[in-house]
Amino acid sequence: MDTRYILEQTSVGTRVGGADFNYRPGRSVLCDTRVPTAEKNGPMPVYTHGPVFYKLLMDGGSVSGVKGEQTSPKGNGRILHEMEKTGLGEQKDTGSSGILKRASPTHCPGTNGQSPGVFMHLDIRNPGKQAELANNFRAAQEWIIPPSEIQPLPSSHIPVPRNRKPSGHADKEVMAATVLTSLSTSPLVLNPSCAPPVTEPGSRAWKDVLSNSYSSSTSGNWSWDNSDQSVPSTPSPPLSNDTNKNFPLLTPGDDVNEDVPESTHFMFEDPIPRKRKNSMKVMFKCLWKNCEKVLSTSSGIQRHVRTVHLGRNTDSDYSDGEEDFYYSEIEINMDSLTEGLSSLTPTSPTTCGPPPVFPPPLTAVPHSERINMNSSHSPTPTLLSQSAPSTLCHIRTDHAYQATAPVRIPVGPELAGLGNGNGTGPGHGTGNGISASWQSPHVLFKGVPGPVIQVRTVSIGEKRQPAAITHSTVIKNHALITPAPKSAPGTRKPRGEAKKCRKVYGMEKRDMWCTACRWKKACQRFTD
DNA sequence: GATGCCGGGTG
DNA sequence: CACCCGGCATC
Repeated sequence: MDTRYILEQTSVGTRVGGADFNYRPGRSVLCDTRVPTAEKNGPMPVYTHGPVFYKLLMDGGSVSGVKGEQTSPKGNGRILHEMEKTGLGEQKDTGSSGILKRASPTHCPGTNGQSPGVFMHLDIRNPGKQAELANNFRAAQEWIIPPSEIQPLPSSHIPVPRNRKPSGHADKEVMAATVLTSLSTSPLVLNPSCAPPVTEPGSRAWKDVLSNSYSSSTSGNWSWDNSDQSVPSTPSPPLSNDTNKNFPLLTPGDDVNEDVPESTHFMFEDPIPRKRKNSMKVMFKCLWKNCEKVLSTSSGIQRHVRTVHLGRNTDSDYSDGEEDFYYSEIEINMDSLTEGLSSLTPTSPTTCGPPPVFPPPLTAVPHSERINMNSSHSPTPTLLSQSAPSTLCHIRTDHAYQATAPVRIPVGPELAGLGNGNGTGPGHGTGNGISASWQSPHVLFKGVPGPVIQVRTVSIGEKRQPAAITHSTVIKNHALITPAPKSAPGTRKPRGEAKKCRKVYGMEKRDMWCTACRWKKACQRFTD
């Protein structure tokens, strides 16, 4: 598999993008090199790390050297800016650096039925990465294009035709589009109360939105699932995965066999569905029973499920989507993992909204110390949720086998009595600990603000639960945490001495019974 | 077996 | 929440 192959196979117009921080010919740049098959067979690979690699492909499969404003004479196709003129692409956002960015994948020609191409437009604004980028880009150029064809670049990145001069107007357009997009999808706006306390909520929210939008593209390693194309109207800034650099347990690149079992012990959730800081890492957790495999890529987890649990052919890329049922998308706060693994709590006590339903652990946990289960409440679909027919509240409640591992929360002895209920029982409580276990089918998000325990199970094309069950779920969790001894011997209320309505009135005069007696409840008339 | 009532389902 | 009932413990 090499670029030539792609060039020959790809009949698309210009393509810019594809992130690969560890470019290995024949291996990575998965986006580009595997586009034809990836589109047919399955989700796009997830890019997690590394520098960004740019490549221009021309219609007809010829290579367009990156030559500034000129298209390659060999290329019989058009490059992106020309596509814009024709209205094919909506990738209008070209920053001052001339870098194409944030184009909606849903508008890629591949989804328009014109070609199997997939576009990923990256905006690399990070100056630190630019140099790296430039190097990688040049390297890529040398690899693809004969050096003789390489001309000095007006930009160290992707050269952009001069007729697309980076006007401030364009920037504003980009800005506006970004803001609008974020506003229309961002839970920060929809759920302002969940936003972190700021001195200037409004402006801060906007900044957040913007920084999110840009940082996500700045990371240069976002990805989106192939199935995402099923939702053409949700161009959402992808989650930034650049934090995986900080994640000691993970390694970038192909992580099919990447296993982070330990991390699953700290997977708790966050009501904030959207990554607000770059410490969040999207992970994919296998929900197969007794399998806590956590991978950083959807393709990896899908392959894991497909091969390990479903017994599918390892080599086959074919996927009927069944594996989507067996993993969930989670967000992990890298800070929490690195700061202190010893202290853990299902939810952060400092999250906005009411406190968690269960008593907070005695060990204080930093605000950031949590693992954010991506909120299904979020209208901003994460990578996989974009594939959902609706972007809202996709929660799986079936498939009990998807239960995540129970989590035991150690508490102090002073809390031990909580499990005894109201004293209706002999107090078979939970001893010195509160055992809290929740399962993904039960764990739902809570309504608007408030701590949320969420597991958004990633599923494609699956029926999902609307977002109504939240509260009861929390209550359910509470019940799980403080289980009342279920009708243990002696817990039943002893029969009263007084005659009840039944005895008094008899079956014939049942209408004279108290309602409780009628409903076979404890008699209310002749109480003991 | 009769009685009391808990737990759960239904509308 | 009212209504209803299965099922269990107790008498």
